[in-house]
Parts: sequence; structure tokens; C-alpha cells
Amino acid sequence: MPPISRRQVIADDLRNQISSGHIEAGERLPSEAQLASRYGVSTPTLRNALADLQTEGLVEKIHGKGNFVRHRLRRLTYVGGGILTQASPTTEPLHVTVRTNHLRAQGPLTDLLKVSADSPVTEFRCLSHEGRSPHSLACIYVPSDLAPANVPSESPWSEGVEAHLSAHRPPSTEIQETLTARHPTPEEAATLRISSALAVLAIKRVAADSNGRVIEAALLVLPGDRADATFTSNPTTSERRAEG
Amino acid sequence: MPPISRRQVIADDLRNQISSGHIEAGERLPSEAQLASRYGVSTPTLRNALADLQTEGLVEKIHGKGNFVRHRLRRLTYVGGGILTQASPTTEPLHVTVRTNHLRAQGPLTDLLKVSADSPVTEFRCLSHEGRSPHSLACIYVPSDLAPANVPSESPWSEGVEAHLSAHRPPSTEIQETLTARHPTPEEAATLRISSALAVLAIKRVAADSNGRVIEAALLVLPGDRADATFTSNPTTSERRAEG
DNA sequence: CAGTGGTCTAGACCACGAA
DNA sequence: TCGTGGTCTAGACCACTGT
Repeated sequence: MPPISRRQVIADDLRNQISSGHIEAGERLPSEAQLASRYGVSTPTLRNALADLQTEGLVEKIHGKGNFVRHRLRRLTYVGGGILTQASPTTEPLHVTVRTNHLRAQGPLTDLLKVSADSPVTEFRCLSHEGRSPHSLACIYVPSDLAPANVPSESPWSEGVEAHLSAHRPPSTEIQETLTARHPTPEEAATLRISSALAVLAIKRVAADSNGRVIEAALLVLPGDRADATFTSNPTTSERRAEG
Repeated sequence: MPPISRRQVIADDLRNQISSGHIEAGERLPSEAQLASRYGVSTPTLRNALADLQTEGLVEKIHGKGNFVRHRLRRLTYVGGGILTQASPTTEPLHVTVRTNHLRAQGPLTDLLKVSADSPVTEFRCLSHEGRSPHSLACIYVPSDLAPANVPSESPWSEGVEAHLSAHRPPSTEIQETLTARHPTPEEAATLRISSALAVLAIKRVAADSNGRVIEAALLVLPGDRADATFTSNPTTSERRAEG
């Protein structure tokens, strides 16, 4: 029904060439001018076709260098409660770099952590990589008096801040997670090197102790082409976990 | 840092005119040709600016008619476990239309419901509206022998199929929900009348009884500009619920 | 039919990256 | 410097919607 436009024909053709391996991951595509003349279209039309591929996360465009076929990134599953696991446990864990900042609560942060303004907060900015490609992004806020001391600045994912923090959590912690589908902010798009048209799963996780004090708040950004999230409502699940 | 492009300037200007009320919801924008000459740009440039507004869900484009300012749709929160509530309970509930189909399990459906091929399945296609605008989309599959009988084909949300089904659910039901951020399929974009660039939150919910039999599987599509989802991990939450 | 958006062209000129 | 992508123009022609 939709009158197939040339951009779609071209996008389909390139998609096929990529997924069939005729063009390999990491490889550069011919220049846009070359592709345009090869397909017999004008440059804007060709660029529209490429835009579709970028939106799908198949191609990364680098100004002045060219269009590159992306390495297919591993698909992660965020498991409700805060542990990020990968689809196949056999593969290598992601590599995470952490930047620790000490700051004072302001604006939205005070709401998030339910602390008074200017109270000291420790921020962990976590960026996970798969190989050379940034994978996903997490920003964890903790009231400074609760912040763990020895947080490594680089580590594989399984030993990262997430694990560190969840291990230090008291047992009766209530975790509330709010998920949104949106587009990345320009900053997020830049650090993750994704198209700003790609859908991302944004997760806001707030952990509070039994007194209602917020122990930890995290903002995660998981690009939709490489992550999803799963939650299991447990009427009796806590007892049934042992079975698996 | 980003060299402000004309499309952004125009998009910003229109955004302001819309949010400040200079152009009202439901109103038609001037034609693209008029806008182009008013801003002193060519038609493609103007269309790019409009494309941004469509992606944000601010503007709906109708071929042959024009560009229309959308009514801001209510923001819903999907609550883990399967009850959809609206942000402010004071407002009118959404209006839901349901189409009931009887079909036989095939392909992915057999996996989803864990039934054998060709076994009878009842499908409820639910489309919720706010006023004249489609809001969100749900598709619920139930093995036919478990399907409730008297499902109304139109109803306000609170009395809809969701409530109907969750009320009929046995107490010890395990619900697993998987969430993804993605773009709508062309069909979804058409029925919801959203830009195919808008991010949507796709939820797959599978409910199983204590024997592991799948009682219900649902695929929800919640456009990111009008819905999010929240989950509460309950170490002791089930007992603490009464407090609220 | 007139008016609208949908797609495309064949260039122009600017900005970035590598050498 | 040269080759790359980024943005934009000033049209053309087609398709859809209403009268």
C-alpha cells in the first residue's frame, strides 16, 4: 500500500548487503556521492536512505570520515531490581568505566534522593563498552554518607558499581523503577554514539530503606537496539526462585 | 556547540507558538508553502522542521489537509502487574474499543502462549481513545477455553478487558513483563496516528498459573510521549501495600 | 477543480578529518 | 589541501482531500 520510495529501496538494498555480509561490520561504505551516482539518485535522497539505517542503529555516520557499518552490539536484559545481565552468560562481560563525582544536591536531584538542598551527594557516571563501542549509560546517585569507598574506576560489568551497591544494600529495601521510551538527549546520543532518532529505554530506579530514606537513585539509558528490561511480579516468586 | 540549523530555529519558533497557545490544539498550521515563505526557507527545510515536531508528537500531518496541532494527550502510567492507571484519577477514563477475534495459534503465538499449533486462541484487540485521538494499543491473547464470555466491545478503561481479565485471574499467578523501547511498526503508527519516528514502550506481559500454564499473553504499545511504566520490587511490599 | 502534503532533483556552499 | 559529510535552495512532478 505504501508507494515504495527510492529511499526505501536503497535502504533495503544496503540492509541486505550488510546483513548478508557483503559489507562487513566496521567497514566503511562508499562515499555518499558514489552511492548516489551508483543508485542514480540525488544526494539528499541517498542521505535519507542512510538516515533510516542510522535510526535502526545499523550505520554510524562520522563527519568528514564516512558511513560505517556498526558492529552488532550484544543485547542485554535489565532485570527488575537492578541487576543487569547479558543474554548469553558465556560471552565476555562488558567493560565499564566509572567517573566518581562529589557534588551537592540541587534541583531535580533533591527530589530524586529526597534530601535537602546542598546536601553532599556522590555521583557515579558509568559508561559500559563492548569493544570500542559505547554500549549503555548509567548515572547513580548516592547520599555521600552512604557511598561505598573503594569503587574501581574501570571494571568488567559483573564487578561494577551496580553489583557493588546492590551488595551493600540492606535486605529490606524497596526498589521502585520507572521506565520510559524516549529519544536520547544530544549529550546521550554523543556519548553513546547513536542516532538521536534511536529509541532508548530510560529507567529511573529509586531504592529506599524500610524507613523510606532513599539509599540510591539511578538513571539508566539503554538504547533500544541492544537492551530490554524484564520484571517478574512475584505473588510467591521469592520462594519459587530457588527452583531455577 | 551544535551550529544551530534553520530547521531548529523554525522548529523552536513553532514549538513556542504552540506551547504558548498562539496556535491552539486542533488548529491547522498555515500551509507548508506559506510557512516556507514566511520563514524565508525552501520547502524541504521547512518540512524538516515540521518533521521534528512530528517526532515529538506535537504536530500531526494529514496528507492533502495540512499540519495540525495535536491535543496533548494524557500521560498514563502502566503499573507492573497489569493494571493501567491514569496520572490523575479525577479525569475521565479513556474510552476503549475492543475487537474480539477467534483464531488458531501459529508461529510466534504458539511460543508466546506455550500452546500447540492450531489450538484455538481468542484475541482481544484493544484501542483506547482520548476524545477523538487514539491513545494506546493492546493486544491480548488467551487460550479460548479460558477466555471470558461477556467482553464488552466498548467501555471506559476502568471496566475494560484488562480489568475483566485480571479479575478472573487465579490468585497465584506469576506475571512476567518484558519492556522494550522501539519505533512503532507502520501498522501501529497508522492506527495510533503517530509518527513512525516516535519512540514507543512495548510491553510483553505473560501470565502463568502455578502449573506454568500460560493464562494470558498481552502485547502493549504505549507511545513514549504519553505513557511510562512503573514497577515496585517487593521484598516485603505485599504486606506493606495496605499502608498507602 | 484547487489546495494540500510527498518525493525527488541537481546543484551550491559550509564544516570536519586526515594528510 | 582534498575528500568526506551537513545544510540548504528553488524548483519539478505526483498523490491525496475537499468542493
